[in-house]
Amino acid sequence: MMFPYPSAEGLHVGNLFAFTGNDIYGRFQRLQGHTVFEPIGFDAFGIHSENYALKVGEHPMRLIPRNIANFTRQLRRAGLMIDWRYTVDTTDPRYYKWTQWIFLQLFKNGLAYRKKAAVNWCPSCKTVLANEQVVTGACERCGTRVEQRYLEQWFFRISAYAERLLRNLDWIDWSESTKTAQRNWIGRSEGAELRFAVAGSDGRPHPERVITVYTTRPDTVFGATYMVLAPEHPLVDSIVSEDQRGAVEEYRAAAARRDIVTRRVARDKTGVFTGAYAINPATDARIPIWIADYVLMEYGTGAIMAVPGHDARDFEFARNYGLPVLRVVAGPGQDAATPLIEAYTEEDGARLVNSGRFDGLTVTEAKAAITTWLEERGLAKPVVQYRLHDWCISRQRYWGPPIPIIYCDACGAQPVPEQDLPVVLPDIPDFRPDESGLSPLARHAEWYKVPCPNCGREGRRETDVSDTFLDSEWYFLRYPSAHRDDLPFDPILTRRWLPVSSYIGGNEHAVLHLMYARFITMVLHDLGYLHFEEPFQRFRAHGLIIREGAKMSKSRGNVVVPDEYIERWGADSFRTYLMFLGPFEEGGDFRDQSISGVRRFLDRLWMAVAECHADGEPDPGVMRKLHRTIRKVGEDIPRLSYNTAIAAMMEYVNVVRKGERRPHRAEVEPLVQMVSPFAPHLAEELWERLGHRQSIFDSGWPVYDPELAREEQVEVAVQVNGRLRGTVTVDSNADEALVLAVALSDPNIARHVAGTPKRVVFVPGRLLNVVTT
RNA sequence: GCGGGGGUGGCGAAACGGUAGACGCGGGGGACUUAAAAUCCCCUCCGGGAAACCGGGUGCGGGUUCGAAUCCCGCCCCCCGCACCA
Repeated sequence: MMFPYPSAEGLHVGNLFAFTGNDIYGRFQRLQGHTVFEPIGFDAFGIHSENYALKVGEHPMRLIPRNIANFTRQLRRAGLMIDWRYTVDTTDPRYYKWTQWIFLQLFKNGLAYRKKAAVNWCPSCKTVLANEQVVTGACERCGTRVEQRYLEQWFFRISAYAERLLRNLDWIDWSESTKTAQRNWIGRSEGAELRFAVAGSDGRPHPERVITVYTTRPDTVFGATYMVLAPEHPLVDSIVSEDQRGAVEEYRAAAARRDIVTRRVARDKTGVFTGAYAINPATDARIPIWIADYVLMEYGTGAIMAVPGHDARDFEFARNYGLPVLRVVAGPGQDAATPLIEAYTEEDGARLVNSGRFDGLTVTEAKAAITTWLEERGLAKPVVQYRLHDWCISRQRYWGPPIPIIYCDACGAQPVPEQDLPVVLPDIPDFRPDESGLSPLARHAEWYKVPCPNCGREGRRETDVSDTFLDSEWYFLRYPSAHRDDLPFDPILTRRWLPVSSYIGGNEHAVLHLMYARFITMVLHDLGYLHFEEPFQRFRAHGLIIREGAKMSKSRGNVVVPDEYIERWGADSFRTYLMFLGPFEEGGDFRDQSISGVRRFLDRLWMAVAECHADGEPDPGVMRKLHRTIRKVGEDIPRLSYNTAIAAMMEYVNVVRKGERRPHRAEVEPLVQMVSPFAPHLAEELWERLGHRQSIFDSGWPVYDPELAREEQVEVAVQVNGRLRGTVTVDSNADEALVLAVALSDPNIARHVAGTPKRVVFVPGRLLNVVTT
């Protein structure tokens, strides 16, 4: 189970939906004879908790234990098969000691580094946000518009793992939608870096000044009629002409002020000419160099060759500024002279034109040919780019594990020696962030002033804490070893229990949590700590629960509070209803009225057991239905098709207790076992009442007899020319001739057949189609 | 704009290319009861018909097939991500 963030509001029904789904799977596996370890923990550090603490004016160190106690109480009521001896709490120094240890492992292996970077700054939360925490230019938490600031930050080099993170997606057993989201996030693209010389004052190539661009369309280089640099590009200063300097400075200042919101909303392409020119390496033409904020410093090289004929953005920009548009690719029915009224970006079926000796090549051929041609002259090299950027883990906040680094004027950034871990987060009364852009810890010299571990002279602790995501990227590794203070994870226990065999969670974590967890696991694997490199063998994303057709939210006041429902209906009814309201992987609509149906089902089950007898033999027809039900439920649960499994059991209980019928004990016992993963309390009680001494969860899963599960008599649909004209009931292994004979003896069917059948389609046990036309 | 998931009765939803609507909610009728609740039984896609049956029906328009909710092509709408990524 993805461990929850213990909010002050208490357990959310969405949490319980996910947990119950995984619990059923776990209990089912246990009934199948497997040893199942179902742990849970609390993801209690981070900005959620801290902001809430600030709002209510209570220190998180006091607040969080209360929330955890409340969550624990709620989780216990939900009847989850959790081993409470092995919980983790990310805010416990015995836990974050190892979070800091992981940071040190990355640091020592060159995977954690510091750089000054433009970061998203939320003026309300007064902190840096990860790109992922910026939702359409606004802070994910408070909705405030995000600004840019430049700060020294710690980064994890996840980009070094891009290719592996992508490749492994081909074999891990995850929801396809999640894999796709990760592929898109990694954003691999193949292209080339091309070198454009800047033209000197004499118009000839400048001997040193070169602009490198990244492009996925090297085939269009003959159509590059201008270049664009990102406003922040370092080369701008050295190439800008005197008469354009003023305009360029003005534009750059405006771009720097411009936050992400306006940059995104105002999609109109603006820019300014630098007064400088570059040489197109393919045509030797002199082309103007512009700066524009539609080119991003963060991607590629921060510079592009603009091909307005074949790129929509370049086209729009060229039109705005009257720059030349040249066709170098022609699609079917087009030629070199076909005018361009918009950018032609299709690649399939298109061929090159206006490209010298490359004319006539397909786009694919030309990409390779032109890259090679330029490469021979040292002007190009093939490059693979990723959108995945390094993970910024620094947070200028209080409520997180301090980053275990000590700065020394003489020795630089020094890791805290492992034996000195944990670096304990001090209990300071004023944990409010301020405008300084520094963590509240930076106000506490008594905490940060420490000797340099290397030279012993005065040093200063890193006062930033790490991203709460880091806490949650390894917690599953900690569970089996949660009782060990001398190791992050015991090798024997790790080998026994990990990787996680079944992981279930929301798709909102499809990229962040699941990507970072894979990265951390790969790193620990490479460092020899783990025997596997993928943390979750199987991952399934569960669906979203809505309420009476609308999204649940506090402002709407339609949030389902699990306590109230458990109080009224019981945990088992609540669990079973959550699983019944829709397909687990799609979610569904929580309707108060509908719980009663599930409750009635469980009541009928109760009555069936209460009234059952052991006289004589069970009813053969009921037993056949039972074996079919065992088969169906046993097939549905591993597929997480819980709603149909429950429907099958409802159907069966309706057969068993049809009317006032008193069922035979043999008819109900396996049903109790089948229900137990869904309604564990009830099932355990009924099992005891049936005279068993052991827990029902040690009783094993009922086994169906394939012979009994087979239907003796089946109803076969009879179609004439594809239209249903009746049904016939025959022995389940009846052949085509027999079914046809029986069918034709039905007057209504015979009436429709009229002439001689031209053809007969027969699906044994299901359908007969007589074709006469 | 790109990616993912959807669109089926009054509602939540079922349906290896093979009887569309299982199961459940709601609704209608009945049994039990002095009565109500609870429980149990029957009915419940639409139109025609006394019935047997007949016709229509899975967002829209085409196609493939003996047969399409399901596969293919072209649209429309909803939800969730991502978003100037060169």
